[in-house]
Amino acid sequence: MSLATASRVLNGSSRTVADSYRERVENAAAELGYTANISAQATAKGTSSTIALLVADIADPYFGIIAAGVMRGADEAGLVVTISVTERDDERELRLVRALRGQRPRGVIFAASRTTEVPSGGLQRELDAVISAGGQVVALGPGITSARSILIDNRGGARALGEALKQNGYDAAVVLGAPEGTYTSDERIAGFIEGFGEAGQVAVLRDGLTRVAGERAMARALGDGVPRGTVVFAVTDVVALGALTALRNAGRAVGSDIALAGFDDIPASRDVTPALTSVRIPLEDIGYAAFRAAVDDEWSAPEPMALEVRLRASTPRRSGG
Amino acid sequence: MSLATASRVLNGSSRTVADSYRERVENAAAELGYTANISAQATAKGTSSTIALLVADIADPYFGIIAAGVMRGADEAGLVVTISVTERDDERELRLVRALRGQRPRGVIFAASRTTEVPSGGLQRELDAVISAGGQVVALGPGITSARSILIDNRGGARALGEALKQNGYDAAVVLGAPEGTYTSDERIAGFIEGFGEAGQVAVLRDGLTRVAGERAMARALGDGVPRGTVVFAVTDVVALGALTALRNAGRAVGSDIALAGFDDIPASRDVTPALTSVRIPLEDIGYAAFRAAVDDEWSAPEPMALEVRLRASTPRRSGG
DNA sequence: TTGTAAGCGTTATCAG
DNA sequence: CTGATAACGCTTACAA
Repeated sequence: MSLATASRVLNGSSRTVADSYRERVENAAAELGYTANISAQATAKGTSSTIALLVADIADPYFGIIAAGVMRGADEAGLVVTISVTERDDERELRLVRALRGQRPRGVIFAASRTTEVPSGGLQRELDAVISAGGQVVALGPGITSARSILIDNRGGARALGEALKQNGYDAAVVLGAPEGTYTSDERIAGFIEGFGEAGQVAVLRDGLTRVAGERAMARALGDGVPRGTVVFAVTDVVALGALTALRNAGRAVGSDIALAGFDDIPASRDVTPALTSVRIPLEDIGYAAFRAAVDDEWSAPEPMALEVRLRASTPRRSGG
Repeated sequence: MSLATASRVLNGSSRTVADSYRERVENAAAELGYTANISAQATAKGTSSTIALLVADIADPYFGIIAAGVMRGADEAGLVVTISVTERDDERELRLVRALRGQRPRGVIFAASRTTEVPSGGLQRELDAVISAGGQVVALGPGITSARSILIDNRGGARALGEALKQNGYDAAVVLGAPEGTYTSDERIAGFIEGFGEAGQVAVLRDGLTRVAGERAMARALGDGVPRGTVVFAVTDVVALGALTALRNAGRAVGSDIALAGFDDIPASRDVTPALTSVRIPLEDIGYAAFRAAVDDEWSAPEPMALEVRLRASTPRRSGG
């Protein structure tokens, strides 16, 4: 029989094939362990079955959980996901996207924390190229206008956290954030200040969004002197974990002496002692939503994902006020 | 000029091209934002530029860090890595490998904790197919004979841990492991018993290798009664973290009352209080080694990776003995 | 060094 | 419903 008929039964073509043929083809395929070559399919169809995911660091559970959500969607849809690591380096990111374009991906998802600024001219050109090749661009957070954006209410979540802490009796705060211009960090800091009180009791320290940066920043703050009863807000749980280490090294008791709160609510934040106050983000759902945005024909921007403050032992209620 | 010359300059062909042509091609490519279609390249060359990585759970930092190592290698070599999640389900794994074969991957890396048993007939057939399509199969741990194996001295590490704990004055232990047949778990349990003493002071409880399984198993053990001064050895840090939760819920003081040790030394184990005793595995290096095994022409099995016991506050030295 | 043309494994169009 | 056959975008002998 002809190649054409075989092809028709093996890929889910709409055309129907007589059962006798269909059966013969299926048996033969099974016997020979035949699997369609997806590269060839891609060249023939002119459209690949790949979703490209960009993360800052795959070893970071924050991105790992998002990736899990993306991959759940891809699995359901029979698509393949390739992952690349930007290391939070814009130039590297640009190179990666250019290389990724060679895959003619169905979609590219930016999960890496990008900066507030619009993409550089170079990046924008690459994104346009992705789109004109038929791919969807998806971003977590705004900033990329040519992308479908999954929005997270960072500001609202941080505001709620600030309010809750204020109500728990705290009146002075140190914020550990990223350098100005990092969108997520900026939003969280702004929201926190709104909620905690514009009175000006808030000192902001800026460093990276990694564990070691958190440790470093906290140590620096301690060097400058942090009075008892202050609450430290790290814009990320990972940063908070670093701060926790610095506080311990300095012999400060977290909770009773200095309070500590993070953001993201990654699993590790529940394991530390005292358990870390944080703001829960539905990361897995976000990954899944990003996948849908990458593949759905019809799509309308969903409501920003709601966040939830989780008060834990690291920020006990202050008796004195 | 001809397509052929263009092709020769764009892909790193060995053939040389006159500089005037080369320049013209490069300029044109840059101007048009042209990027070679790697699917088409793959069909033409008959060999793809993909490495397929299989992990049990990408949200688990253990696998995340391994993935980071694999991706570092792939990045250096200009290869793409696709990740799939087995969820520790053999049937699912089989389906995944079959689907992955369609990519004609240059290599497939099994990082997912596999069982002791040889692969099922079905899986073995798929692996043979991968190999006869020119792909390398790489496995973390033994069991897959047709694969290049990256070996970890789980047994030796666990033995060293057992010895160290014994010397610290412990003489009764509870082990939290996976069901019999899970290779890594079995090795670690056996090693621990060798080191801690064959006297028979060791009770083994078996459940899954997840956090919730650890919590469940520990709760069960506590229900049966665990005397003061016992050390609990969880075959995985993730399991130990679950156990830690159960111990806290039961009001038992970790360290002074019951000691706790894990394995893998994931970052989270240093953040908990008391810090968790564990056995360090160079996960990132292992990922990188797995990548090399997948792509190098010449390869000889390296020495098993050496592990290192990290004694921390969760297993203090017992004064009484 | 460059061009021509065959071929890679599929899919899709268009007649039978 | 089935079968030729021309694409798909690229590589690579083989000639020129």
